[in-house]
Amino acid sequence: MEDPTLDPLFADLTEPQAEAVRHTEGPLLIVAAAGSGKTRVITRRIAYLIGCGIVPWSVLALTFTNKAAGEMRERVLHLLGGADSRQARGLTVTTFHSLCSRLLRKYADCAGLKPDFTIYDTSEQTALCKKVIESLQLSTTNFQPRNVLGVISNAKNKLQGPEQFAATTYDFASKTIAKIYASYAKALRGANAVDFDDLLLLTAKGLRESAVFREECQRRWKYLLIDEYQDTNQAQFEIASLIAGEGEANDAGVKRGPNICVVGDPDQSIYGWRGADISNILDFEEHYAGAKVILLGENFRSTSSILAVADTLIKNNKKRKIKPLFTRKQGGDPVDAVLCRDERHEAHIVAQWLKARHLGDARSAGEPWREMAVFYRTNALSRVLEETLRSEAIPYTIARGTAFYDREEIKNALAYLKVVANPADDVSLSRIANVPTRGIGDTSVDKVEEWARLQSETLLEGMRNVSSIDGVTARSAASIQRFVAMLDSWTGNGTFLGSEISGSLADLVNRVLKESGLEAMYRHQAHTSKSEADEERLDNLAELVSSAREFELEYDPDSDPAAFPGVDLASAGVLSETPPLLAMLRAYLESVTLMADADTVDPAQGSVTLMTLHAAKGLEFGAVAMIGMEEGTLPHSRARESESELEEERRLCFVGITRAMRRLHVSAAKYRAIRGLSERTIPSRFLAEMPTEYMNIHDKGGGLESTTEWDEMDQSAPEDRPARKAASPMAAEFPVGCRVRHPQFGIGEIKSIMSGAQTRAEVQFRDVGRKTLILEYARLTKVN
DNA sequence: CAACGACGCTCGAAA
DNA sequence: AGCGTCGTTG
Repeated sequence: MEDPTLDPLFADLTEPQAEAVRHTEGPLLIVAAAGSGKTRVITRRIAYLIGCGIVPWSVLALTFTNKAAGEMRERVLHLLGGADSRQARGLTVTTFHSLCSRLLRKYADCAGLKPDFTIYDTSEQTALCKKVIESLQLSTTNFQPRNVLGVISNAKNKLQGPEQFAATTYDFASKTIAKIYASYAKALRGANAVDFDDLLLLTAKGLRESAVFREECQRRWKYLLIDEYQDTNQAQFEIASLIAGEGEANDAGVKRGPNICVVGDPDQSIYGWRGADISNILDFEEHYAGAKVILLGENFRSTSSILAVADTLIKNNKKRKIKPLFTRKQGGDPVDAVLCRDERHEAHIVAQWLKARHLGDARSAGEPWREMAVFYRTNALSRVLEETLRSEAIPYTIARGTAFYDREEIKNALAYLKVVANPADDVSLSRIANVPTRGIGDTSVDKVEEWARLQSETLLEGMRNVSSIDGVTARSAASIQRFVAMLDSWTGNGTFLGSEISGSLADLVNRVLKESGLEAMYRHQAHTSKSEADEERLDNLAELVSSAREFELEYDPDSDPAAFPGVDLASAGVLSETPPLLAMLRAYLESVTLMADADTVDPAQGSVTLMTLHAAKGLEFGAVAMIGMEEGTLPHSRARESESELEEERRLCFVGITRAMRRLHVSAAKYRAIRGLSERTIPSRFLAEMPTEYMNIHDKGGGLESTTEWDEMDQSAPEDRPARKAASPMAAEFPVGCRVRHPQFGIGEIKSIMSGAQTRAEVQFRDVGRKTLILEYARLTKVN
């Protein structure tokens, strides 16, 4: 029955793996333990589907990151016979967010949107939310945009619109948030913008409410595959179910349910905080009656020592579906566990360990730098590590792809482009109105904004009508009119950018940078301030132009999953009117906004990778070091109250451990500086939960007699801890007016005792231009 | 309207 | 320690 030409797809697969590949019809749940060859199974399965004669464009595979999608696509193409991609034409492998964005552009009117909407990132969301709170005459201290957005995001992830959310509120505060939510949603529509959560929410809503939207998707995609299913939220569940539909009866008239294949591991569910609903995977069999379930329990990645540590740890989770995790590999080096003095010491020890692994030893060959990684719970932990690695000349890269696009100069440039792409984008417009300064002050912008709000018009329309707005000086009005004229020169007269510019995106970016005066502004700054950072800004702008050029080279308008084969774009209305350059600009801005941190991890580079535990999911490295294994850091202090959050922290730790193939190093610091203050820590309970027989434990923290068990360490109750006692003793030693010496800043005088803080004082120094600094007592000595 | 400096708040992970 | 905001000054 099986086509012999497909045999290679089954080469070196275990029986459960092969079974998963072979199961093409009807719902399928693959519970894939860490390192169980999940990606291999998924890619072979897609190739097998196509090999069986299923049209590629009826296959939809969804992942969480662009990187995962890219790799999956690549591997499928490879299996189908190399670079010749014709066989896979129309195959959709993408992220949830990208898919939703494209679908919403195509079916914009089904979702109450215009197809040229902008996607707001976190900072734009915050800016808009703040404006909304202010316009409702509420205090942004009582209702902090950050917190309010968190509540709104949770609601959206649960598919609650403003009305549904309002129905769940009883107390005053949440009722007020419901009002903010309603206004915020309205403001987003007014700016022709959506936020990240809207991409999912509005797609789910559109699919549910519009039969056209839903049926076209169902008609196209007959085979659905979802990776990391344990991390899907309710909105994503809804989208998947609606696209999957009911399934069709086969030739024999037997109904099997839809061809939806989900892959995941409940033990690696680490996104509960952003609405991931683990019951999606746990209840899959209930949602899809007759679903086939395949367990992949054999680990092909790690040594048995590493696996034993991971397995013993995760067994401490009470709410857990027990599943086997085993390997045929035996032995392996023990896991190194080190207690360090403080974060600098820890960084040093990790650096030495990385160097030793790089060189290799009698038992094992050296690891190339790119095969090594350091994981941490919070981004703040990376700084000391970076400094140390730099001074030790260890090449490293931080997996924080968004960092580039977070820079002020880049955000300004992108804001200009966003306004070009979507003139209704008020948040971006108000950001750049006076950057560089062109005589449009906050007061004038406020006036125009107020007018626009009252008229339900966009800010740009307000600016056009500035002459009729009271309270704007003639001078400001003239500046605003010049500004509007500049914007019009880029977009205006129906011909997008006229005919002066070729269809090049990079040229467009360049032109906007020059004519807006942004480039000149940063060049001027670089000249006058001559600080390193300012010179870098110009380079970054140049880098932005290159990124646009790069995008342009790879851009393929046909790869849009919403550009359905056979669907005539001209008949789809608005899309046909869009000049190609504008379409490309929008696609570029979209890709920039939907870029994930993990997307920029480039293993081809010869450097150690630094990243958060969350970003590490789905990756593997020869040698892994995990730092900051302390109570309050991992598990994080904010997770302490709830048992379920604690279990999620444990899963996070499990994810980190199971990334390691050959060597693992875990460390804790006895003192760690948090917000600049050094604090005594307690080793993480997760260390105590690891089996010591697979570990090499070193106490390099000093002070304590060497102990071999983690749980014997730091038995001292918090009250007994040395240092940082009450303020009085130190404050008494260094009264106000007392003269002190600091090793770095020289002689100074105590100006004030920091209230609340017990370890710091404000000191004014003579030798440093009478600068006032806040310093720790510990580094001060008294002088007479 | 812009530049500068002091103050105060914050740090949890992300598309 | 780092950033944004507020208040003061030019």
